[in-house]
Amino acid sequence: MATERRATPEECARAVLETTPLIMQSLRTQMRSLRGALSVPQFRALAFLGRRPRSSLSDVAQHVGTSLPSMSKLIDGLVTRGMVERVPEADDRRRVALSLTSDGRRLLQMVYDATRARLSGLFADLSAAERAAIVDAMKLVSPLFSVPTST
Amino acid sequence: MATERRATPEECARAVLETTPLIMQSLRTQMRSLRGALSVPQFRALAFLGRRPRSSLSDVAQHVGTSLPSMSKLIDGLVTRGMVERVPEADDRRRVALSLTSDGRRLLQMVYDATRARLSGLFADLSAAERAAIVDAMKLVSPLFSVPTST
DNA sequence: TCCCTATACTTCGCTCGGGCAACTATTCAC
DNA sequence: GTGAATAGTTGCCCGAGCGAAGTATAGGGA
Repeated sequence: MATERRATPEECARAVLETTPLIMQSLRTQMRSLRGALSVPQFRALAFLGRRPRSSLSDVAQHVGTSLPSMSKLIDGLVTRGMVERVPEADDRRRVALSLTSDGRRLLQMVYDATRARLSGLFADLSAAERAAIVDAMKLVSPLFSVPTST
Repeated sequence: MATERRATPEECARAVLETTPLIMQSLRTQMRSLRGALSVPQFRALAFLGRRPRSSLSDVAQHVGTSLPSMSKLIDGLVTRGMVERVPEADDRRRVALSLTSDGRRLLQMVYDATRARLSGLFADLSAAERAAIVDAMKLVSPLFSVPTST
């Protein structure tokens, strides 16, 4: 595979530009189809809160890559569904600490498992080496698109 | 890079599940920020019509991966903006042939160039071999998520 | 102390994306 | 020619997303 092939930035951009939306569409419909459906941004917000409980709204918004108002409303929905808790912080009462409820943790796990299972099914047709190539590529790409994630 | 590393379907799924939304977010904001902004689905519809003029609504919807009503409304917007033409077909008057207008072609080209340029900038930091690895990975992944594209 | 700015979020108004259900128009099959 | 299938559109609803404006709290001078 890597017999010193080369690719220009443009080729690379073209490949990513064509493929990424394809994958996203699949992820979106997959997550929608589950009972207890989640949108992709909702899933990402839950996943972030799973990793970093007591995050501020700003942190979540920055990580997911949306504006503050958008994230505020997204969290509204999750709070209404009982998946997320808003807890005002004592030392700085402007801030709100967001955390998953136990229902939220369960839902996240369920959607994560189901989605991963379905994707795994697709990747099962590839060889282990091909899958490794994909994992490696993702590891190359990720940092290019990650938000600084200060803190 | 490919010294016979291996990866399970689950690892692969996990990598794709984490990375893809990250890229999409970037693509979306990029396309939104241009004058003559496009959403990603709008862009994909235009790109498809650029490759296959006189397509039916169903074909576009299937390719982009949305329902018929969604695509109908998306096309509405593009028609209103003068980027796409609806031409009823003579032999089967239920069908509508969709094509780009010259404005549509220009807009598509502009957005495509701008987006590719921006992505290229990101990928410029990688080595040519790394970029080739990404291109290869995309070629592996694409067919797994592509819609049959009958016809 | 009082005021003034900055920060953290929320609310408002709006547009687009997306799906389901129901409808119209046309074609096809018998 | 009537009934079923096909191609699209419309209505209704919800969620995503932004900018602008509003609220509440914190911090920094004079």
